[in-house]
Amino acid sequence: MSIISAHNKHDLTKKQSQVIETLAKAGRPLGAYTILDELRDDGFKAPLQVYRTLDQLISLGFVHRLESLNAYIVCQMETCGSTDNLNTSFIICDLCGLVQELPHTAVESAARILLDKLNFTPTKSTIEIRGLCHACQS
Amino acid sequence: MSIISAHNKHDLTKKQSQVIETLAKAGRPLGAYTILDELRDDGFKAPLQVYRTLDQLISLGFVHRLESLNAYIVCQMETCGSTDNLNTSFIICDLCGLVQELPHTAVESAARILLDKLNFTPTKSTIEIRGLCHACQS
DNA sequence: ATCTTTATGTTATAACATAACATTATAGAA
DNA sequence: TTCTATAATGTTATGTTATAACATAAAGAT
Repeated sequence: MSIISAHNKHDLTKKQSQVIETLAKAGRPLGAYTILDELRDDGFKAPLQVYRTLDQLISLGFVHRLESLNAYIVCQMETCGSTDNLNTSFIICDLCGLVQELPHTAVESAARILLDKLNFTPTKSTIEIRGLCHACQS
Repeated sequence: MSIISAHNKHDLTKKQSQVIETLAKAGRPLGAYTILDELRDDGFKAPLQVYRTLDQLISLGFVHRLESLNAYIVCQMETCGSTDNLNTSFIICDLCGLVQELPHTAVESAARILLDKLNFTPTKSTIEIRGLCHACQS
């Protein structure tokens, strides 16, 4: 698979398309076993098939894992499919379940100052901010 | 339990002391089942006893959960025991396992600007930066 | 003392993830 | 084309993390 195709949704395998479509249709984070249930009649028979496909989609930059939820969600950014998106930031509403991916430039640059001081080379950063979204604050 | 005692390690229950001592002795994050194994001969018989004690210690601000590791670590900050430490930031070395808690003021203030824009009220933020620590970069 | 509430104990099970090995597909060399 | 090596996928079993549900005991109020 070329670098170009790796950034192109059209070159996804059937399983990859199935998983990403399931996630996109849900519009919210799904657990691996939920995805498996959705796709049991369409060729998925074991958890590992889902986990492997998710890993591939994560590597391709189309899907992110939410560590604090043990769940997976489609990338919401313009740059979706970029393989250097090792930094993901989310706000997660604990009431309605809304998950919104954040442009992380500001937060990231603040973090970088700290990391430089500590001589720490980041490979993947996870920022998950739980709370109440605008709509749920009433 | 008064507000003062909640901030004072001396008022921990026996189980709380046992768990926090186990974590402190380890000097690294431990999973709940590892803690259980350590304390099996000292009154802990089931996972739930560990999870409940961990939850208490987390509420008291003495222990943090590392979401990306499914593991727990003692608070490393001066303000350890503060019950308003809902924001935790860590660097985690993927090679040697070092975990260092960060003062998160800079990162947090950057995040706050974004959150204000989005009208999102954070209740708990998780920042976990994986990578290579100073010692492991050679 | 009795009742109520809260905490803790205990068993069972749910939810999440990977090890280990078999099979199939794919790409390159002869 | 056929062989071989490598990588990808299928499948079974199991490991790991976490909680539900209910029983028992402890602490406080009247």
